[in-house]
Amino acid sequence: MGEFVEEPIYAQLARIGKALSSPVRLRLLDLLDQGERTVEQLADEAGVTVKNTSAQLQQLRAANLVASRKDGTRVYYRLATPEVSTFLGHFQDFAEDRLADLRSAVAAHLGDPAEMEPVTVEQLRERLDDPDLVVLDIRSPEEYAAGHVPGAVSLPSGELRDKLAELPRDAKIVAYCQGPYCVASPKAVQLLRELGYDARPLAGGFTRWDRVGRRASRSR
Amino acid sequence: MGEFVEEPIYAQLARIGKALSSPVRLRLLDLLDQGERTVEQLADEAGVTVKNTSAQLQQLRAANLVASRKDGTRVYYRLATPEVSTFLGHFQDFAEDRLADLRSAVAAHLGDPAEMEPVTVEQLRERLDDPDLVVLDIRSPEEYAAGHVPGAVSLPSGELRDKLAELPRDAKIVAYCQGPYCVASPKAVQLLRELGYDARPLAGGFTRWDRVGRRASRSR
DNA sequence: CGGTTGTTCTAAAGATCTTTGGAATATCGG
DNA sequence: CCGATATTCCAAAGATCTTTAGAACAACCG
Repeated sequence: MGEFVEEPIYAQLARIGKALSSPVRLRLLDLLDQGERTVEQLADEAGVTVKNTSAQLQQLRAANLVASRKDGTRVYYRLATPEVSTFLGHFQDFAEDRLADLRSAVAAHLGDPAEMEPVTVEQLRERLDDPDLVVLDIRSPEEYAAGHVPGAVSLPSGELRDKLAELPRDAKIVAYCQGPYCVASPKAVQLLRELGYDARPLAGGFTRWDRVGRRASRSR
Repeated sequence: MGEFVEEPIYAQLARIGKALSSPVRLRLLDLLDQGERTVEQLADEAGVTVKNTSAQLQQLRAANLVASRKDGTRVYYRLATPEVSTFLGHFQDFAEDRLADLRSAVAAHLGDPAEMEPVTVEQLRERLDDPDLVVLDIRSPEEYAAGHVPGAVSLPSGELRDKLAELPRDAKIVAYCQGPYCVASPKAVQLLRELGYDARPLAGGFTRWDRVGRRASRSR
């Protein structure tokens, strides 16, 4: 440990950057942000092999982002300090911000996204038990299975047209996909509106829902 | 542009992480954080070829971190938005925080770093024109050439013992190296103290000096 | 217009990172 | 102590990224 303490500064920064440069590691960090897990649990939830998970965790440990404790035959990993969690929030917010620029280019094809009157996470929460409200999850069944807004109906974008008939005419629809820059839900909203439905997208997508939810449950 | 808007979320985050995973790109971002530059200037200051600089800039542009404008035959690059600058600050602070953990392990070999009574950047500034003060730059000549504390004497760690004779016995010495987790300056301070000098390290090293200085000049 | 300069594009070589298979380690339960 | 389980270590194959060389572009200058 510590052999690289004398490295040039940018190499040291790059070490942290590298840790954040792999989708698998980011997934693992996100899971660990939700709480301590064993290697096997992480592998399972992230959808990669145990060996690979272990290898990636070694890298995260080398960057000092995670820590572990051993209990019997299992090893439990967690984020090294609360600062890591805070930074991950900054990082994700920043990534969203950067990608939002790209999204605005996409939005030009769809018209102004503000015209869709997106519903905020807070607004959705308050209306969650309104019986006329239908929440559509426009993501893959896998993503849905991994976590979704309570009461949401899974409806992968490819199946939207087929399953339209099942929607009550007078339903108030809120559709979401993964992130704020995902275009599946705005597209769905556009289609639904053309067909006369009262449909709106969820601002920030599932990512924001999830983040807001986690913050709330942590501060309790 | 925008073909990857439907990519899985972690791949999108990884795109930003990748941009931060190369020492060259981090150097370029840091230079751009100081102001607009042409490709050639950047190549020069970062110490890499123009072609490579251009290639790396394309990647930074793909991650939406930098923007450019063309003026005659030159292309001027800059950070895409102020948010990028803010985030780079977070990123560097976070990296320091993480690497400080490693440093504390190193510090165990050197004794408690707090015992060395590090001088803060602010304190050093105020004392900069004290004639009894000697500021030692314990980095490579190249790093010194790229920028140093005004009035500092370049003294690479290998030459410390040889050049000791040149130091006035009653000098008040402040030594610094690159970052807060660099151990060259604490080592030098330890040696100097053993020899009876009044020596202290600079808290945060040159990195912090530089960052504080840039913030100040920007807010003016 | 033709030469020059600054930059980018394309392709390929070199370097690094990711992932996997097989063996090793450590702990628990019998 | 032996077998089973969870994880890590090691080494190699596969994938990706970085860097360079050479050609192409584009804007200026004479």
